[in-house]
Amino acid sequence: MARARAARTASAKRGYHHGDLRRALIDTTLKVISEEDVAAVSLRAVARRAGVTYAAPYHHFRDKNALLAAVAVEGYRALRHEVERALARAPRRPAARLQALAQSYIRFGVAHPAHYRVMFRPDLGDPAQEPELDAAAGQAFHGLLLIIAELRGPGTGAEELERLAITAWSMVHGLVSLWNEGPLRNKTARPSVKPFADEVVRQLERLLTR
Amino acid sequence: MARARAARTASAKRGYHHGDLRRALIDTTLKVISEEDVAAVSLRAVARRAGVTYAAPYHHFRDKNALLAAVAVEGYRALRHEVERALARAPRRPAARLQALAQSYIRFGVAHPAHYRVMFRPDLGDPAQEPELDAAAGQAFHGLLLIIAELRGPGTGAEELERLAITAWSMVHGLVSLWNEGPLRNKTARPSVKPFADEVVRQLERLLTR
DNA sequence: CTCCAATCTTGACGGCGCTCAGATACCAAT
DNA sequence: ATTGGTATCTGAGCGCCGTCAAGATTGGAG
Repeated sequence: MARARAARTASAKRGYHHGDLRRALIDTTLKVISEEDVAAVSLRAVARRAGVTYAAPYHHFRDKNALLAAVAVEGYRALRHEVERALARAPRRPAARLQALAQSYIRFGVAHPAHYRVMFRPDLGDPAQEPELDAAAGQAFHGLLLIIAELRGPGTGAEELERLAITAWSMVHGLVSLWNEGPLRNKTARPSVKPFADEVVRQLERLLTR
Repeated sequence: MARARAARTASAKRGYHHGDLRRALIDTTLKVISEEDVAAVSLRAVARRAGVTYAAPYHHFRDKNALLAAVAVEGYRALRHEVERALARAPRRPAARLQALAQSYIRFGVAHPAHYRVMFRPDLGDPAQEPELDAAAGQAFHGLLLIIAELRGPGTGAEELERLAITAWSMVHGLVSLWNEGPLRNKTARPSVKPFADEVVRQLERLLTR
C-alpha cells in the first residue's frame, strides 16, 4: 500500500495509473518553460513528455490555465521561501533587513525567469479565476507590508505604508521584469544585474528615511 | 490614380486589393488586444475582421510575431509622442520636468495596457529578431538617459547615469506592470493609480538629489 | 472477492499558424 | 489602348493545438 505507492511515485510512469501525475505535470511544465518559453507550453507536449496521452491532464487540471496557475502558485511559494531564508540570516539592522529582502527578491526573479514570468500572468485568463494564485500573491504583498511596517517603526499610517510597499515592489519587480524581458540586457551591454540591483537597493533605503 | 488610391484607402476593403491592408491589420490587432487579450490575437481572426482571408497577412508580415512587433513599434512611437508633449508643456524646473516625464509615462502605460503589454514582449520570439522594435526600445531608453543627464547636470559619470536611468525606468515600469497585470488592483481595493504614481514620482525626485 | 470511483486512453471537433499553387488586379512600358 | 510583369489575395492542405465525450483499466473500500 504505502510501499507500492511510494515506489510508483518514485519511478513515475509505471503502469496504467501514473502515481502522481499532477506533480509530474507541474515539473514537466516548468522544464518546458525554462528550456523554451512560456508560450511554448502546450498541454499535449507536456502530457507527452510526462508519458501520458493528451487527455490525461484534464483529470488533474480544469484546463491549461489551471496548470499554469499551479506553476505560478509554486513560484510564489519558492519566492517566499527564498526571501524568508535571506531575512533569517540577515542582521537585525533595519537597513540590512531591507537589503536582504530586496536582494533576495531580485535574485530569485533573475535566477528563475520562467517561474517569475508565469507568476505575473503573462496572458492567463480571469484575475480571481484562480483563488489559490490570488491568495499566494496576496500573501506575498502582505508579507512585504509587514516588513516595511517593521522597518519603518510605529507611527506610520496604513495608507502611507501601502504606498511605500507598492513603490518598493514596483522597483524590484520593474528591475526584474525589464532585465528578464530583454529591453535592458540589449541596451546596457552589462552582463550582470548586480550593479543595477545594488543601485535599486540603495534608493530603496531612502524609502525608510522619512 | 492618386484619386482612386486615396478613395480606396479611405473606404478600405473595396475590391480584390485592399488598399492598405498592413495598416488595417495593425489597427485590427490593437482592437482585438484591447477588447480581449494579447493571447487572444490570432492571425486568422485578425484577417477575418479585416475582411480578407487568412493567408493575406503573410504578404505584409513575415509571421504572427512580426505583426505584434509592428504593433509594439507603434506603441513606442505613441509613448514617445506622449512624453515629449508632456515635457514640452512642463516648466523648466528640473524637478517639474522629471515629474512630467514619469507621470506621462505611467499615464500612458495605464491608459493603453494593450499597447504597453505588447511593447514588453510578453512572449515574442527572439530578441533582436525584430530590428525595428529593438531600435524603438533603444531610442526610448536613450531619451530617458538624456533627460536624467540634463536633470542631474554635469559631473555625473556615464555609469552612474546608466544606473540612475535604469532605476528610474524600473520604478515607473514596475508600477505600470504591477497595476496592469493585476496583482495590485486586487490587493489594494483602490480604484486609481494616482496615489501610487504620486508616491513613485516623489521617490523618483530623490534620484536627483545626490 | 466484488464493485466503485478515480484514472487513463481513444476518437473526434473546430481553430490555429504556416505554405504553396493559382487567380486577380494594379502599374508601367510600349 | 494593349500588354506584360508584379504585387496582392484566395483556396486547399498540413500538422499542431485545446477541449470534450465515451470507453477501457486499475487500485482500494467494503
